[in-house]
Amino acid sequence: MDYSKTVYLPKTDFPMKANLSQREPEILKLWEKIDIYKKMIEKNKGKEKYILHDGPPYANGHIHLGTALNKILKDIVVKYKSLSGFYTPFNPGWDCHGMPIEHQVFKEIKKKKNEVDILDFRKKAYEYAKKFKDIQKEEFKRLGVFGEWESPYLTMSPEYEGDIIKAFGKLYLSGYIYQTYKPIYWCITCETALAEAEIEYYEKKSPSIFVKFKIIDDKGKNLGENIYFLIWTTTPWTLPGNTGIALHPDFKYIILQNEDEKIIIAEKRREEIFKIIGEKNILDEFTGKELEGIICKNPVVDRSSKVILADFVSEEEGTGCVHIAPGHGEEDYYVGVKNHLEIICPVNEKGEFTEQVVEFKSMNVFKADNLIIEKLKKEGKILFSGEILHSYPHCWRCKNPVIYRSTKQWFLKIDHNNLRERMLEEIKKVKWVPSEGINRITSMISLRPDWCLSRQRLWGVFIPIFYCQDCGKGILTEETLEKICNLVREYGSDIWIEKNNKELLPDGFKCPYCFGENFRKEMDILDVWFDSGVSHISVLKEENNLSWPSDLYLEGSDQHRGWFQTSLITSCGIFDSAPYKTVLTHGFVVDGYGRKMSKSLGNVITPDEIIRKYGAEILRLWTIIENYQEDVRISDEIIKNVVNGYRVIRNTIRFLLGNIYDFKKEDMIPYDKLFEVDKLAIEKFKLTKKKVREYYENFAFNKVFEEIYNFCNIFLSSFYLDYLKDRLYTYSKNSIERKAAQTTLSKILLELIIIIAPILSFTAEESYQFIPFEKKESVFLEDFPEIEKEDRNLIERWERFFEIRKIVLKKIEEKREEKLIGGSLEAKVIIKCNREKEEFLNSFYKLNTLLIVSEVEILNSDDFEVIVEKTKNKKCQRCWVYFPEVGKNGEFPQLCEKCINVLKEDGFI
RNA sequence: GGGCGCGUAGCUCAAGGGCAGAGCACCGUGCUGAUAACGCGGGGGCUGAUGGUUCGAAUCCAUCCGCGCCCA
Repeated sequence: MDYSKTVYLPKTDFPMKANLSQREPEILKLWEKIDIYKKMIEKNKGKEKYILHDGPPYANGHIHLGTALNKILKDIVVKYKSLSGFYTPFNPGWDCHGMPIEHQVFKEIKKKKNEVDILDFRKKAYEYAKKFKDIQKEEFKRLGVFGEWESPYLTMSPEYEGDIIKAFGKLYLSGYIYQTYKPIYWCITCETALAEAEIEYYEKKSPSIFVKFKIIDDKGKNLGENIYFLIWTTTPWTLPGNTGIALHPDFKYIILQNEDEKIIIAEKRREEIFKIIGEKNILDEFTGKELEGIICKNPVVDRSSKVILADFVSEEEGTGCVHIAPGHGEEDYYVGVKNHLEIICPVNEKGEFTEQVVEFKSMNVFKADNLIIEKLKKEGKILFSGEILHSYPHCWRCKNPVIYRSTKQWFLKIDHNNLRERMLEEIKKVKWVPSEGINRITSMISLRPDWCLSRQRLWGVFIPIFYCQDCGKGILTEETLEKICNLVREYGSDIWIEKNNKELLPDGFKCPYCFGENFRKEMDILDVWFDSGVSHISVLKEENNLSWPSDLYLEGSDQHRGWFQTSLITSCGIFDSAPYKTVLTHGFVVDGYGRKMSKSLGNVITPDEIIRKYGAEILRLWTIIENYQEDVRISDEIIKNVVNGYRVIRNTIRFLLGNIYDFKKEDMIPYDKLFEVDKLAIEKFKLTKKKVREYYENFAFNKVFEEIYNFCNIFLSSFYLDYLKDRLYTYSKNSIERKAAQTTLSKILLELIIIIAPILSFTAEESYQFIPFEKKESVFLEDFPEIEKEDRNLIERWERFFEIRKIVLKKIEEKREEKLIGGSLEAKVIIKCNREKEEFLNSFYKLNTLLIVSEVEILNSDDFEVIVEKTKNKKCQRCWVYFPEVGKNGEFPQLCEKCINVLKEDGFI
């Protein structure tokens, strides 16, 4: 008789091979069919809410590993919270306006900003954003991410645009918004402002001149007559805009005697200057701080130039005295504002000097360079002039050198109404994960300048301000705001272009300052960061079943500067408190060597590649196996590791499923009647569940997996399941041995599937569907297992057993190496030990089966020793255990007594 | 150049002044009733580098190197 037909081997259709790339789409179909997201949410309707507010990815291009990582982490949180009983609606969104899309559309239509019809262009931009929103939506769904995919929020939807305008209006009316000059990159060929992304750096030949600024008021320092600060510049045309000279407060400055005049430079620059003018006598020295406030004369135009202090002044080049033209440079601008210098920009949009520079009026600034140098030379105000080859910003479109030019811009004042201090207070109330995040955001908020809100672009929401043609003032009132908001909510922000002033303004509107009736619309749009910065206002509303503030923002750590900050500004400005209770950040995806992914390095891996080759589940697991709070590496080797981890879990589940194929809820054995080792499994699993829950709560998802993995691998696979095979396979079908084992396995299986579901969503669902007993429609309608107190005493008692087991295993391995035995069932274990230990060992039921050996003999001895021999018993052909009685039964000489009884009981014989 | 962070075995991560540890991979081996599975055993480290504090440093301090994010 073939006894293998009489043992109860595992039986399940749940395949060992995952074949995820094919199987996942089927599971997605199932989820779609049963509308699982909606059911998962509905299950907890009315219970406490947990709102994760989705930071909108930019609707441009396909998702990359970073976006995938971000959404997967969010999905894990949402699913965990939902399984834990919270009402967790997740409303994803997209950031739709802004430069990159505008850039792409210009590329596609091969036109420049001033060559297009605005409305027509905006339509194209809309379509572009919509297209990629739809693409990304499908890509996110493919990752197994649950959410309200059919009604996401879009920053370009009319309702959202209306909210943007309303938020801007509220801030304006509260006094946060003002207008002033600010330098920006400007292309004089294309006559347009350029964003950082539109700048390309090339080598350019520029003049290099050392210019003397005569002191006209030394503020009582008695420096003497005919004394000059020497500055160095490569842009002579910015000299008419000069209003200051910056010195480093701590550097040493010296006064040199140069023929009949005196020159001030930094001491460290002495050698370099001597190379030009020869060695000179040093008359005196000062620190930069001591020279602050001195007034010089601008060498080109009739204006004064004030000596100020700045930390950015370098001793590495130039003279240590830095020419400051606040209208022509960003650094110059900030230091100029700080020191109350006049911000002058005597250059028009064509790059020509205005009438502010009479002498060079209407002349191109680059052409004026030489004339300015000539003039300075003629007047003896230049010490040296030459040329220099350096990296200089150029326009991405026309490839010409760009200039810095100041234009009027709208700003949000960070210090209005103590906004900065209020934000810093709010930051302290927020939980930052990891905790270092608080330092980062704090220092950024402490130092950040006012927010420049205006952009001279086409694809965005227009700043809802009118200018009075009579008095020139900017106008925004409660009434104008309300009318525009309503119009935009209904028709979208195109309305600003489509309708004339009369239609956009309330009936009979007059300028509140001068009662004028002629107006001009502001044509600048809002910074795209303002769009997303008000998402908490537009999205977290009762009508969307959401609530404000959110429980969690979860984004890459770069958002400390971006969205976390812009959201905080609008939120504190309007509601006086933060829009989030917790902020979780993750690192960036880098390659196996820790380098960022870039086309030029050729190390880019896409989510699609991983999904096609391994499945989205592997991507999900990769996300959390790595410590996402730091940079997250990905490489073939790492993915191989992830796949390995996945297989272990999948196989454990398969084994569990296979061994409960004939188990029904009514077969359940009460806890008290279980074998002690079964209780151990349950108690150990309680501990695992407790830790897993704690790890989920702390967003330590890699530890969640590690804990589950170790439970499956180190406890279940290595010990419990291996041991249980005998009970499951060889005992009578309905014996207490089998049913107790199945009771334990069923409980562990179901809960195991639930606790991995937030991470391994596909596999959890797939295996859940194979559970043979009564269950719900989907694993996501289950509840996260309750935490129960584990039986410490039981677990500790068994720890001692495992210590002895380890020694036994080692001894068995030694005998195996000696080729004395093969399988452990061939072994007889003799344990020599004292009375106490003997008693302890004897307290374990069927000790030999727990060690998976055929015989255990315990002998009394003062010394502890484990001896392994080959058993002299004969092997039962059914259960493979070696028993002394095998061969003694005339009818069944190949079997042990137990197996003969089982065969009878179960009707095989 | 500045701010924040990271660097421990081939890989993923522990240990946070007191013997550098786990899982995977690798090697060896057993089983053939989890079989592209499972069990058992083993080797593997100048803790990025240098210097300092200390009886003692992966751990604290300084400098440097490499990498990432943000800014200039």
